[in-house]
Amino acid sequence: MTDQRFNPLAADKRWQKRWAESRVFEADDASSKPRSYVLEMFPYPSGRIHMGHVRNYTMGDVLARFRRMQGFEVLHPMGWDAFGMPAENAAMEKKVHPGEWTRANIASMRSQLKTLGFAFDWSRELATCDPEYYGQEQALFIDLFEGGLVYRKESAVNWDPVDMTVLANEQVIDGKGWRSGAQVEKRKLSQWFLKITDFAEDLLAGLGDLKGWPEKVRLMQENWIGKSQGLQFHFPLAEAQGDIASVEVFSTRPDTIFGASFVALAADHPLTQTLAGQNEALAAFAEQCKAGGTTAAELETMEKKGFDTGLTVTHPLDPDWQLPVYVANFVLMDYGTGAVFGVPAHDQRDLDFARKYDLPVKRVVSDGEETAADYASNEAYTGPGKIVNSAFLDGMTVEAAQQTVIDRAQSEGWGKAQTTWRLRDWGVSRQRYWGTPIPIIHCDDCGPVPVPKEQLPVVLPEDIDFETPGNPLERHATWKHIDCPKCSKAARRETDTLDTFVDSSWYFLRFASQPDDRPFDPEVVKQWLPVTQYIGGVEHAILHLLYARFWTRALASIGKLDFAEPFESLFTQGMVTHETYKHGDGSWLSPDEVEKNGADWAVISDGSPVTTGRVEKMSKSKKNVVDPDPIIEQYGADAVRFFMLSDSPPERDLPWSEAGIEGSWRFVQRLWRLFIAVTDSSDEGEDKTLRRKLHQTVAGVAADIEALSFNKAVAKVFELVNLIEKSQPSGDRTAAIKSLARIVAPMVPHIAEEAWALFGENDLVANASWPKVDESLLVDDEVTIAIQVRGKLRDTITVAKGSNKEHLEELALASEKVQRSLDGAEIKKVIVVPDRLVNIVI
RNA sequence: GCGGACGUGGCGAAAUGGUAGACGCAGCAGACUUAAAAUCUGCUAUCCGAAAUGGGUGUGCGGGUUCGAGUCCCGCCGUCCGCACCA
Repeated sequence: MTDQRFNPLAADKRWQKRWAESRVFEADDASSKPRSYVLEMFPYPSGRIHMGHVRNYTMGDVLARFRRMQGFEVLHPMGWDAFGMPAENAAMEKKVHPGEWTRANIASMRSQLKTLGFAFDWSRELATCDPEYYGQEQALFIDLFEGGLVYRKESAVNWDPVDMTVLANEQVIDGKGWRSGAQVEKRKLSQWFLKITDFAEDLLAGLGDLKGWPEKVRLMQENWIGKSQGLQFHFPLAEAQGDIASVEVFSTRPDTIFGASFVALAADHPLTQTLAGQNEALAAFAEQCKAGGTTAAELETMEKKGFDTGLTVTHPLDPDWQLPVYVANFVLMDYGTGAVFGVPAHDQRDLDFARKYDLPVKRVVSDGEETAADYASNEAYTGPGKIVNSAFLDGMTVEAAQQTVIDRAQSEGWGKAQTTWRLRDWGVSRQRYWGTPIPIIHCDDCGPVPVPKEQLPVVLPEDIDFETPGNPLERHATWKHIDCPKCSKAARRETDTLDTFVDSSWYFLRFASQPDDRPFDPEVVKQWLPVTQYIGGVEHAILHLLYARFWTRALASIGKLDFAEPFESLFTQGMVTHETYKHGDGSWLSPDEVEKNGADWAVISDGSPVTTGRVEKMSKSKKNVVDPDPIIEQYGADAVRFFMLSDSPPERDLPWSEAGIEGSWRFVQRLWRLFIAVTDSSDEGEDKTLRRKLHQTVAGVAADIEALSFNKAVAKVFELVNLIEKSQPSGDRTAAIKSLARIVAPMVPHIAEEAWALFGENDLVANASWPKVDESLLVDDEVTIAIQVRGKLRDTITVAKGSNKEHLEELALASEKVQRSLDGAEIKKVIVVPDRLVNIVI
């Protein structure tokens, strides 16, 4: 006798074991089937999986299982983005080695993921902290180095002057170091860069072909790359300073050149440094500009400060016009030429600066009304218009004036048209231990020399200490000392490690192919790549995805790959959120510390009142985190998976709720009641309505899963289940229930396997094919048509599908309700949309 | 500051420019039960109305295009995400 209740505790484990033993989800490189590579962004092994992971991997799993049922050879791997700062923090706080901590986390997260029954090919599992992985990454880095795509230059980092260490942006809180509390400074270090800007044009152009990517991500990347065309030109200095005779600037608005009122230099501009040598006040100001961190948000919101150097430059179009030269804290040496000219009337930042230092503000673009040179507003005008107060440019449009100025600059030889990019080269040096060692040896005579490939991997030393802040590799007694591979003299290893974004820029290649002796086999990679569907958080929309696109192109450019785009389709999922709870004293409370008391919430322990706050992203600080483990244990993997797919569209946030998971649990039990009833149910008799609904559901759910609209797929499953429950026993009903097991198999695979076995099938439902659709059953033969009068619904009629316009108009006008509504008014027009509606215009 | 998105019942939402609110949650009423749970049946945007297979209103706010707008366009407001060393 079959259990009346589905027991996930036993069933989940049983089927997970069966799947593992039969190795059904291991991808076959030699398969002759069409390929599908389904990939979710691999997790950072923080210690425990969270609901966001559960949601992400459930979505990918549904697609992977569905594609298998549709006859694809599916690659659906899992691994660990295992390098990064949290491991070093743990080392400092808990006195545990970062590697040990990371590996323990991986072990526990792996077993957590396994309880959810994901169809992963675990045979391909990798962790980026394995020497087998990062050693191959070092080989790729050397390839890029030899391909001329790697170089070294000075770049600013956040420096904590007390701890004497480099800080990540995340470690800078309100401009202060998170541990020391000291005011953070910018400090220049010599660092390794990858030439992503060489690919700027190509990365931009490639976006156009990424049809499977969300429009918003493509737009964000486009803006990030930030192609702008403008004029690069020089302002001659009234008096040359040493060997510097002019200031080179770049502007995207050369049309406003007659509105210029000052030139501003970066604090670390060569001219600033020359002048600071003779001017103590300026030197002090330049020093002051080092205060603060390096983030864009910080730089752009800080108070704009300047220092008048006393120098002047000559306007290129008017030899009698002298402009003052300032040093300003908002001008960055890293962007453009490290110097700008300010046009206060048409740039907000310049306007703020001009008002502060009492500089002229001259209107040169008219908004269509005001044309006077005098500009009174404190809001810059950045819109389109006609040029005014600008000599030979007057009356031109902004675009025409830009071209005119560029042409003139080029013919007169003081400037040239220039394309610049917002995108900067990728700085990959990190002054940290827990990352991939950069495989370079510094030799006094030979310069930077790559580690010979046969000496790879350059392995991280195990004996390190985190007692002192800073990079343990730098302090290690012996590790960095090595002889130069070229000249054999004493030399030093590079002690910086690679940005973890490098690790995640090629893991999808290593999943596809992982030979021992090289990063990947291009022939095998070619079978799987590009990734058919990539799924992950929208927070990766720019950096990770752009870096991965770059890395793929870079490898292609040196002949290691023969495709440019790694991800054919991309889906960015929403976050899992939860209501927040606050105690009277202002402290946050976790969901398991509170209970609902009538309409109000109270603390369980002492009954004191609780205010409920906004529904927001689960975070430790707000304490609104729900740990998946106990939930899976209580309700089973299928209920949790089903909840993750229900209700909220996958790209939007999903509010976690106890009631929601209860509902999913009840649904799983509803399915079970249908499944167990099949064994003693009828094979006789027809039910055309149900059969039609079944086929519509099979087709509809398939389309929804394909589009990753899981919430819609779930709604269609509900409709089918509702109808089956209401239907009388029949052959069609029995068939519908049997098909239902396959329809829900990608979503709730454990109960589906259980049902499949119950139906007497010997093979796994994981190996079953998706039900066939009878196309003729997809269309109804009757349709309900709306009848509107002046766009307002007045009646509905049911007619045969495909009824002609004249007939529909006749029926509409015959309607009593329509006549009442018309009330004898004159009919001007009748709009008839067949199978849809009739609209009577009066 | 810059860039991007989102905004529909009590809640999550659905809706090729064509009947707004499918489906789920919560709630209410009822059935079953000694009782509870589970399950089943019905109702559930809002206002007017005793009710109606009555009518009005309604998709953040203000305009516009259209026979017809949640959907398209313009301008606001609000919320969230990203900003290059968090992953």
